[in-house]
Amino acid sequence: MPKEILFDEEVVLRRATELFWTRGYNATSMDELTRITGLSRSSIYNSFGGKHALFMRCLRYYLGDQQRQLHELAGKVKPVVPRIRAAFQYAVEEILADRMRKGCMMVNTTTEMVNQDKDIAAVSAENMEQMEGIFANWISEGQAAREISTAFNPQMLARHLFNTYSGLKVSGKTRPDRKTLEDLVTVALSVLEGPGAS
Amino acid sequence: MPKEILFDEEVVLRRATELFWTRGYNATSMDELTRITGLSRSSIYNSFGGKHALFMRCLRYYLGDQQRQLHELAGKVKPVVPRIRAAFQYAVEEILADRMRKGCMMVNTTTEMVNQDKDIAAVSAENMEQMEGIFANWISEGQAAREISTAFNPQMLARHLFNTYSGLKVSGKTRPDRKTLEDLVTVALSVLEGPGAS
DNA sequence: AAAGATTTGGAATGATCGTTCCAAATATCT
DNA sequence: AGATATTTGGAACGATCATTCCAAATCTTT
Repeated sequence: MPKEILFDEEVVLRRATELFWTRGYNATSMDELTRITGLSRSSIYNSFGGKHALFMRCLRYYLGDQQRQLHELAGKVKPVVPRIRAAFQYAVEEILADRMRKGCMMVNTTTEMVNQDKDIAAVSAENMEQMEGIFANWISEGQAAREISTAFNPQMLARHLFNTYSGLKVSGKTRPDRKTLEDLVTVALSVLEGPGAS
Repeated sequence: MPKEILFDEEVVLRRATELFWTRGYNATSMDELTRITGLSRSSIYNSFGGKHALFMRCLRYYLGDQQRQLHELAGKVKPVVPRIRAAFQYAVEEILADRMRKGCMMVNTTTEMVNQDKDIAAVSAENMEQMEGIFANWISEGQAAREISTAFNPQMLARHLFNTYSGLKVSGKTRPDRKTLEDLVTVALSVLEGPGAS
């Protein structure tokens, strides 16, 4: 048996993330994890430390991906309102394409574990701050450019956007229907228009 | 040993609901259930059928409570916008008072189980329809009374409200902070004002 | 080529899971 | 009063849980 690591960590992480994302933390067993990653129990414990540690790696892997997509979008769509619309539209498309109805791994993890696991609570809080921060920056930008209403300050609007985003992942899990989700996004984003926007 | 049932079903249901609500479905064991309800395993299986069946009873018990509160509010506060505000304010207070950070049992259950359990998926969908229906009725009423903007139809606004409500329960679990939650509610409900409202 | 370090497969471990089973107890019916 | 039906406490069940352990395999170092 080898002394060098034989598997591709990126691939293992991607597959484990998919499983945790689908089933949640508690309903995912080490047995399924070994089956889906192709790794033996020893390798998982040796390389990642255990179920909880592996989960944390997966969660961070997922969040990294998500934030990367958001920043990518910011580079591609410069006007802020269309950019925000695009972000939410992308979320809708993702929900509609998700055959397993996984929803959002961060939302799932938050509702399942936040009151029972300190590490997860910390990541959840950290993610909320980061998302709020990103949205707030976008909104500042948009308000300066007179794209977005100044009726509310960036932080308040950012919180609303984050909340809408979280809700969307829940609503989308219950009823993954284009009309429903686009309706709700349309109304939620209408607060961006109004006094101060041109 | 008795032939008649000795326990108070209402009490048992309330305690079991509290536990499922706190821990979620998978992380709740029959052992904890017996401890918290005071019932033996036999009694639970005999009276409720098993873990899954008991959970479904608890979930319906929870939803019944929630809907009752909403209808109670509708009877107490007649103007629609203040009524909606009161509903969301009540949700905020509930979050802030929740020392166990349980969040919303329906949201928790949806994110944990909807893609793995048909019965739960059905209840989740049913609840979404009912909540949407209640909000839509309120909004129709409010639009007819020129309290609420007619820029969007009742269904669209109702979907937005339900989504905000779901999101609130997630945000509140991550960061149970009054300012954050009230900020987001303020912005979300601002869509009710505008053209058509006086 | 021998020794040491590290990864791997798979068996083994003890704990806990949801569920079943059975005898004891009490109510109801004959 | 005796037979029947139902609930109850608690032991017992097999399955599964996360984790540990060990020997085999292969690499690096001597």
